[in-house]
Amino acid sequence: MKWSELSDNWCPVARTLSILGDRWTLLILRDCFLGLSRFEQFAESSGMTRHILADRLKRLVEAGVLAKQAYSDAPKRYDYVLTEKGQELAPAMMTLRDWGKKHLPVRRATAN
Amino acid sequence: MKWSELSDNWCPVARTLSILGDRWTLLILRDCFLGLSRFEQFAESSGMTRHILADRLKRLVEAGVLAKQAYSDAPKRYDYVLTEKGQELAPAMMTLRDWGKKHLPVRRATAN
DNA sequence: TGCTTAAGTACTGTTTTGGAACTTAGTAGA
DNA sequence: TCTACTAAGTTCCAAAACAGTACTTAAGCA
Repeated sequence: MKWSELSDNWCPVARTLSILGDRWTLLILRDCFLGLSRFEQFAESSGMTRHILADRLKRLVEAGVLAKQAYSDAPKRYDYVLTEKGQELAPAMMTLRDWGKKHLPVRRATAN
Repeated sequence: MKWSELSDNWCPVARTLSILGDRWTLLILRDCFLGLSRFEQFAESSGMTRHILADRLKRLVEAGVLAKQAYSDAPKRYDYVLTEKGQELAPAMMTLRDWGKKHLPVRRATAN
């Protein structure tokens, strides 16, 4: 089954995953919940490549999870902010965080 | 950043995603919570290809989220069952389900 | 004019995934 | 005995996604 076919699955978990279920999307949302809102911030924080980031931001905006808010007109620049729909993912984010805290201790203090 | 480097990230959400954050893993876990436990059941339910399924099951077992329980010795056959660690993902699963129910209505009643 | 910042795009090569067929080990039936 | 069947994977190849780096655009600044 193709990933894209999941958006109309009977199961609400599957439909949610059709938006959030890839490697990077939830990491972007984590950054949003931490208060980040700009392209360069996401790029630096998550370490993902710029072109995947651009793609994921676009999808999240299309899905109505994030919204673009212009903060500069001269060169068009946008903040990416959580919509209400996006805000409601907070409980999910917290359950994932708590599970990670409890079950996945950091093995090495600093990155390899 | 490589996906595999995420397992030692400072952020517990990132560490959780290093295990669950791919396209199919949470779908397997959903099936576990629905009571499925065998390879063929997962394959049919999720529609994923068999070799990705085999890979994900192996990873989940290595991560301690699922455990293999032999139900047949003659040809070695196993049930994949949630460990306690896996059981504790139930709240996360439910928050994702609830979000999907609320925000992602099915557009077509039957699959394409 | 040239340097910097923010936000992307483009190009190229490596990984991962999707789809289908094949394998293995045992069981059941003709 | 030969054949088909079941469960659980494996193997192969082509297609898609990804990582890394360089490039672009549009403005501000020295």
